[in-house]
Order: sequence, then structure tokens, then C-alpha cells
Amino acid sequence: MTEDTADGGQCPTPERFTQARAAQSMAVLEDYAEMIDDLAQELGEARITDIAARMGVTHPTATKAVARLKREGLAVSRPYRGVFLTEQGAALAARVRMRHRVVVDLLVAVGVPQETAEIDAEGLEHHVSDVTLKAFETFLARR
Amino acid sequence: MTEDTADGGQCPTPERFTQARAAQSMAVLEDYAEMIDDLAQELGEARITDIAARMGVTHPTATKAVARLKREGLAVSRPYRGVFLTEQGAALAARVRMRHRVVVDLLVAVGVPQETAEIDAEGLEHHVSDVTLKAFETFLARR
DNA sequence: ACAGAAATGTAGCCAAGGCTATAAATCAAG
DNA sequence: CTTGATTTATAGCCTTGGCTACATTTCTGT
Repeated sequence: MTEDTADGGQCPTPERFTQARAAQSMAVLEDYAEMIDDLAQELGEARITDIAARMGVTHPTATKAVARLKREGLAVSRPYRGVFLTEQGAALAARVRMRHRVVVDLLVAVGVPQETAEIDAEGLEHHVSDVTLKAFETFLARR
Repeated sequence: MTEDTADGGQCPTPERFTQARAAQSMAVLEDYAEMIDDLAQELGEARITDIAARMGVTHPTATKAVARLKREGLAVSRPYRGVFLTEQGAALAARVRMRHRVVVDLLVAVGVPQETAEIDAEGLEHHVSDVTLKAFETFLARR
């Protein structure tokens, strides 16, 4: 028995919300890391302007996000130059991209239209735990 | 062809992020509305202290959230008294609860352990569009 | 009825993630 | 090489959602 509230999971515990909030605080970092990785592959480097345009924000917002990435050791950059991911940042981007792909595939597999799957996955992916991701992969492999 | 970027959906559009951010701004409202509804059913009314405890936050944080609910016309309350959902708030709570249940069921159906499904659903549910929700229901009905 | 406990309100701080406006640096032509 | 366009930085503001600390109100038990 993993339930100690004896309600079959109907009463959300505070921890669930705490966990969801923690996941959310990672979401922006993940999105930017992936985007920087995308741009690096496509254009050789990620410029603030391009990052901002693709994220749908203004450039000061992108600058702030990059500042946070740098603080967290996920990216490096010099003034008026492009942004580059650290090894750690690149690893995060790789994990995020993989997870995104699995989530989209799972959604499509259960009948969600491709375009809707892509849109929803952008929000969903940050809340998919490792256990759930594994389950998705297993499900996809079995059909 | 719904794709105008000709990359098969590999390049996220700014709109996707904008949409994900919009969904996120509704998340707190949804969680609190559902929680207030839970407490109203269980205890007859939702007190700030109980809301805070269940959401895993301090009471001033809960007070602020309730203030926002009131501003949005989803709840009403008088000083030092319980919080009650408006008709609109109750409708939101009902939708949220239904969506939560479907998401959990879908996760379990594809092989996610019940407890993990409950935890992940808390974050996931806010990003499930109507189209995706419909697809989930259809998938669940077919098996 | 009143004192202490519990609940609620309020003020003020912080970080994050938006924004606009303005300044400074870089780049690209002519 | 200089000028104008583009890019980047910076300052400052807003909202949200956390928090602590403190004031006030309500509730409870003797």
C-alpha cells in the first residue's frame, strides 16, 4: 500500500503541488536550452535576437533568461556575442528534445492530431517524470 | 498541409510557447478552484488555513491566490470567513476535476503506475487542450 | 467574561518572467 | 572611415507567486 490517506488518491497531497511548481521552475530553462541548441545547429550560434524571436518574447526577456542559464552553469556568452551551451546545458537540451519527441509520439499514438500534439507537448513535456517517460517508451515499443 | 515551415513540426513556433505560457497562468486558478471545491464538499466550506495546508503553501500565499480568484469572479469571501466558489468557479472546478481524472486514466492506460500518474497529472493537466482531451476519452473508450 | 490559542489579514521582501524605452556597441555600405 | 541600420545591453516597471513578520480578529475553554 502506497496510500496512507486511504482515499485512493482522490485527495491531492501538498507534495504534488510542490513538485508541479518545481517542474515549472525548470520549464523556462529547458525551453531556452533546447532553443539555443536548435539555433546552434542551424546557424552555428544562437543570437539573442533569434532566441527572442523564436521564443515569442522581446529581447530583454531573452537576455534575462540567458542570464539565468549562465547563472545555472548551462550557458556561456560574452557581450554582443552569441550564446553557447555548456556541456551540462547541451546535455539538458538533449534530454529535453528526446522527451519532447516521446511525448509527441505518445500523443499521436493515442489519437491526438500531429499539430495539436506538437502544441500541447510544449507545455506537457516539462511535467513528465522519468517513470512516466519510461512507460511512454514501453507503450510505443509494444504497439 | 498545415505546415508552412516545411520542417515537419521540428521547429517550434513562437505561438506554441505563448500558448504554453497562457496555460500556465491559468494553472494556479484551476488548482485553487478545484481545491476549494474539494474542501467545500468535505467540510462545508473552504478556510484559508485548510486551502494553504493542502496546496503546500503558507496562508498569505493562499490569501493572495484567493484574492485573484475573487478578482476573476471565480470565488467570493468575507473577511475572517470561508471562501466559496461562484457558479463560474464551480464550473471551472468541475472541468478541472474531470480533465484530471481523464489524464490520470490515460496515463494508467498506457502503463504509468497509479501513484506516478496522480503526481504527474497535477502538472500535466493544465496543458491538455480540448482536442487532446477528446482524443484521450476516445482512446479510453475504445480499449 | 476573559485569556490564550488559532485563524486571518496585511505589509513588505524576493525572484521570475513579461514589457517599454533608451543607450551603447557592432556591422554593413557607400 | 564614417554613417546609418541592426543588435545587444540596461534601467525600470508590472504581475505573480513564493516567503516572514506582525497585527488583528475570531474562537474556545475555564
